[in-house]
Amino acid sequence: MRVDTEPARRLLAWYDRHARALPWRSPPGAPPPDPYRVWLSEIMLQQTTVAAVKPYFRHFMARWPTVEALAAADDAELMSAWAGLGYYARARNLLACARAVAAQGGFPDSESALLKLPGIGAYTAAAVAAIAFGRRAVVIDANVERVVARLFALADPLPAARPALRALVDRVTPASRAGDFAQAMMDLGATICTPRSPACILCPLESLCAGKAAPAAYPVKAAKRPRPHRRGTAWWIERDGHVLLVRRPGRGLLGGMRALPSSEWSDSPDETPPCPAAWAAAGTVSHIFTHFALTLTVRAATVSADCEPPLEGEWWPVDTITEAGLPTLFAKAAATALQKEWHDRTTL
DNA sequence: CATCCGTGGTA
DNA sequence: TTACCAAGGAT
Repeated sequence: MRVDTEPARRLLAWYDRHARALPWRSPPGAPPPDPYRVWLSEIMLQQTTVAAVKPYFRHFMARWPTVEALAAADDAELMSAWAGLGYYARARNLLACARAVAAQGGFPDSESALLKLPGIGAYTAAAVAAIAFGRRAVVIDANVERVVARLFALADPLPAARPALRALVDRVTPASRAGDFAQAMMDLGATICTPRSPACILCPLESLCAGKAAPAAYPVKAAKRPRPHRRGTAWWIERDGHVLLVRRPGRGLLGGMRALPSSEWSDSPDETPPCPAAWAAAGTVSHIFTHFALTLTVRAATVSADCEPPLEGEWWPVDTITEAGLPTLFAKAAATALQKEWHDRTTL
C-alpha cells in the first residue's frame, strides 16, 4: 500500500502551531498523558460536544481521580453523576470497564486488548492506543471521515464506503506521532474542515485536497429514515413532601437511570395510572430522542402520608429533586409538575 | 449491515 | 421551526 506522507507532515506542522487547549490534553510532542484521563475523556466525547463534556469531565476527575477509585464507585452515584450527558450505556460500560481494568492492574497498552474492554469500540481503542500509548493506530471518527472523504473526494456513500475510507486513513497515518496526528485530524475537522462552509483558505491540506471545489458535497451519506412520533404519560406522585421515583431497567432507553413512573411510549400507549387518585393535568413535555420524538403528558396527584407506594421505588424529597440524577426528559417533567398549579391535593 | 441509544448547539 | 450534527458502541 502506498503511503502518503505529505498530508501528515503538513497536518502535524499545523497542529504544533494551533493545538487547542483542552483539559485532558498534553501539549504536542509531550509525553503521553495518563491513560485514565484519555480513556475517560474519549468515552465522554462519544457523540458529544466538547462544551457539554467539560464540566462532567472535571467533576469525574475530582470525584474519581484514578481508575481504581472509579472501579470502587457506587453505581447509583455514578449514574447520577452522568445524568444529563446522554447515552447512558456509556456510564454502565464505564463502570464495567473500570472494574475490569482495575482487576488487570491497569489499562492494556495495545489496540487489540483495549478493544476487548466493555464500551471500547474501534474508535476508542485506536484513540487510546495512539494518544495514551504512542502506538500507531488508524483513528477514525466523524471528523476524520469528513476530512479524508474530502481530501480524496470519496464519491461512495457512507456507511457502505467505510472499508474504503479506512484504507485511505491508513494511507495517510504516519508511523510516529499517531496520537498527535489523530488529534490534529479531529481538530482540523472541528475548526476548519467543518460540516458546513469549511474554511478551506486556512486549511494546511488545501493544495492537496481533491474535494476542495465542492467540500460540502463530502462525505456522501445514505439517506436516513424519518423520525416517528410517540406519546406517553408520566406520573408525579407526591406524599408528604416526597415524590415517587423508580429505577429504569438496566438496558434500553435511559437504562439504569432514575425516572418518574411512566406508561409505555408508543403510538397508542396504555395510560392507565399506577394507582387510583385525583389525577390532575400538570402539563406536557416535548423531547427529541435520536430515533423518535416524544410528547409526554405529566399527571400529578398527592396521596396520603400512610399510603404505600403503588410500585417499587423510592420517595425522594421534592425540594432536592434536582439532585436525583434524572435524565433530561424527566428533569423537564419534574420542572413541569412543580410549575403548574395542579395541586388540588386530594388524598387517595 | 441496520437499529437502538441522549442531548444541546447551530443554521 | 426543522433538520443536521457531534472525539461511537452494542446487538
